[in-house]
Amino acid sequence: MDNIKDRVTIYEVAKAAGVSLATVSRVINNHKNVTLETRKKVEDTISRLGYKPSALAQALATNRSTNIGVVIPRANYVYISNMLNGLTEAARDRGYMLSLFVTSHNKEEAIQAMNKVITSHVDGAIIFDDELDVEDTQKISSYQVPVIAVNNKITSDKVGCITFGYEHLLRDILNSYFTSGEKKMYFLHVHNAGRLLARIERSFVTTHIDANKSYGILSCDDSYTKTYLDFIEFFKTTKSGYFLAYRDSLAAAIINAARDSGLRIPEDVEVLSIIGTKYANIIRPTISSMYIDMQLVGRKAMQMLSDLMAGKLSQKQIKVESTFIKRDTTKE
Amino acid sequence: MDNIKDRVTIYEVAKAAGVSLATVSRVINNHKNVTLETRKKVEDTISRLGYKPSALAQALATNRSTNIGVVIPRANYVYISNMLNGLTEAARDRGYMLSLFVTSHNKEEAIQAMNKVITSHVDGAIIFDDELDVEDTQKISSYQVPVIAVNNKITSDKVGCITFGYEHLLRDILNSYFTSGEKKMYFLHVHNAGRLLARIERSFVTTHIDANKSYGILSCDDSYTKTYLDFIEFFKTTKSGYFLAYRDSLAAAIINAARDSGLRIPEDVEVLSIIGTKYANIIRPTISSMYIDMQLVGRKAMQMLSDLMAGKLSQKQIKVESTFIKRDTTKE
DNA sequence: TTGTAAGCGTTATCAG
DNA sequence: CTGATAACGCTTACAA
Repeated sequence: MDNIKDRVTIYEVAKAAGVSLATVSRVINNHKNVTLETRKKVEDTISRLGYKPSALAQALATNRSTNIGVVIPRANYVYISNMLNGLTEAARDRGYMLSLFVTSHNKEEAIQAMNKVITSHVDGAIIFDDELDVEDTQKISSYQVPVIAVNNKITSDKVGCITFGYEHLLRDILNSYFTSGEKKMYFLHVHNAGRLLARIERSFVTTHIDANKSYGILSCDDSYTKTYLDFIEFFKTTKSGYFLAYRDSLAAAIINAARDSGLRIPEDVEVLSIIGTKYANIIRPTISSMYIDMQLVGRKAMQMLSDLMAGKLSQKQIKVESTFIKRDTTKE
Repeated sequence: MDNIKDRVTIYEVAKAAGVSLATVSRVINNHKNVTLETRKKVEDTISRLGYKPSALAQALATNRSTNIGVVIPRANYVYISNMLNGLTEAARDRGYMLSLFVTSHNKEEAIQAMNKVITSHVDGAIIFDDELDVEDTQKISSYQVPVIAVNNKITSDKVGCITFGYEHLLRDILNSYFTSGEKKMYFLHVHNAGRLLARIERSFVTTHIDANKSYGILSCDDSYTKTYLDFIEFFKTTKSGYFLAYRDSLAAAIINAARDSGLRIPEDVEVLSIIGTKYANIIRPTISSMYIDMQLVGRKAMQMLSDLMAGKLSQKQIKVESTFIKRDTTKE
C-alpha cells in the first residue's frame, strides 16, 4: 500500500520554515553560506515536523547511493557469516549501507543476483560467490560498478580481488605427512560445494600423484548428521585414515563417528578441517585446521572497495594465506 | 567518482528504438497494450544496449523500493546468522532485497540505525535488537513503515511482533529439577547481552526465590576462551553445580573446563545451553539445550511483514516457544 | 497502441 | 546568503 506516502518532504519543511527548498537542502547537507539564524529556524522545523531526507531521492540526484552490494552464497556457514561480520563493521565505519544478495550454488541464480546488483544502483559491490566465472564478474564492471571479488582471481580497471592461499599450504602439509605419516589420506568430496573446495581437492590429488601415493576420495553430504552416519558405516570396515574435511562440522562428524566406533584419535584416525573456525578449538578433541581469518577478509575487502571507489587502490590483488593450526586430531 | 554515470537510460533506449519513454517503460514492466512488434523491437535494443533500469528511479517514481530493512545486533552469533538466513530465503522468494543495519549493544547506535532505516526508504523493516525499547520501535512506525519486531512485545496498526517463549519452559525445567536434582544452580550473567538474556535471568531468579532455593549468579565474558579460563579457576574450589549458559560456546567452555578439572559430566557438573544451535549436538558430550529454530523465525518474520505490508496480517503477535532438548550434559 | 507531460524528493547551477 | 529552476531516471494518467 501507500506505506511511504504522506512522508514529510523537503518542500513542506521549506514552506513551514518560510524559506526555499535550496536553503533546506543546504542545511541538511551542512553547506556553509547559511546564516546561523536561518539554519536554526530550518533545523527547528525539521525536528518539529520529523523530517527525514529520502535517501532514494538523494541518490538519484547525486548519483551516489552510499550502498554497497554484497553477494554471498546462501549457505549458512560460520566462515561466511564471519566475513559478513567483517564487512558490516568496515561498512559502518565508512558510512555505507549493505544490500544483501544471496545465491544458491547454482550459476543461473548467481547471474540473476549480478543483474540485481547492477539495477540496484549500488556504489560498489563485493562478490563472494563460488560459481561465478571471471567473465560474469567482468560483466558487472562493464556497468562501471567497482567490484572486489573474493576468492576469484580477476582484476581490471574497476575490479580488484582477494584470493585465498590454500594450495601451497596443503601441499606442504601433505608432503610433510608423506615423510612421517603412514595412513592413507582421504578427501571428503562435497558435491556442489563450489570452486574453492574443488581447487583444494585438485591440489590434494595432484600432490598425491606427484608423490606417487595412493589416496581416497569420499563423497559426502554437506550435513553433520548425514556424514556422521556415513562414517559410522565406513568405520565398520576401515579402521584408520587421515581425513580432510571441508568444514569443522564435517570434521566433527568424522571424529565423533570414529570415537563411537572405538577408534582412537589421532592414533587410528587423523582429521584436518580445511576451513577452520573458532569451533575447531571448542570441539574436543580440538581439531587441527587450516585457518583464514574471514572477518579480517571482510574488513579488508571493504577497505579495498572503498579505495577502489576513490580511485586510489594501489594493490588490486591481494592473497590471504591460510595457516596451519595443529591441534589434537593430527599427530603433527 | 562518477561510477554510475554514463549508464544507459530509458531515454536512450527509447531514442535508439524509435519509440517513446512510455513505451519502453511499458515493455520493461510487462504491461499489455504493446504490439508484439514494438515489444520485440524494444527488447532487442534493450539487450543490444545492455540497458538495466535504475531501481532507484523506479522506487522514487512508484513509492515502493522492494527493499526491506533488517536491523540485527552486530554480534556474530550462530543463532543470529541462522535468523538472517531464514530472512534472506523468504525475502528472495518474495522478490525483496535486504538492507542490513547492524547495531552494537548500545542504545544510541540502535536509534541511529532506526533513523537510517527511515531515511533509506525501505518498504518495511524487521527489527531484532535487544536494546530498543517499545517507544523506539513505535517511532519508526510513525513514519508509516510496517515493522515486525522480533523479541519485543509490541503491536499497533503497522507493527507486528514475534516473541520468544523461554520463561515458562525454564520455570518448568527448574521446578522439575528442584524435585529430583540436588546441585546448586548457577546462572551465567553476561554483561550487556541484551534484554532477552536479562529476562531469562530474571525468570531464573524468581523461580528460585519462589521455591525458596539458593542459587548463584556468575558474571562472565561473552567469549569462549575467557570463560574457559575463568571456570578452570572456578572448579579449583567448587566441584559441582548445574550451570545455565547463554550460548553453546559458553556452555562448551564450562564443559571443557569441568572435564579438564577432572570433574564428570553430568555426575558432578550439569550444563544447560539456553540458546541452543546445531553445535549443541556436535560437541561432545552433547549439550542439553533450549531450542528455537531461528531460521524458521526469520522466515516467519518475513512472511508476517509481507502480510502486514499487504494489509492482511491477521495475527499481529505470535509467540515461538522454545523446546527443551535433553542431551548428555544434564541428567534429565 | 502509442506519445506527451507531470510528478517522485532531492541536489546543484545560476541569478539576484 | 538565498531563491528559482533544471536535472536525476523512471512511472503513469491523459491525450491522441
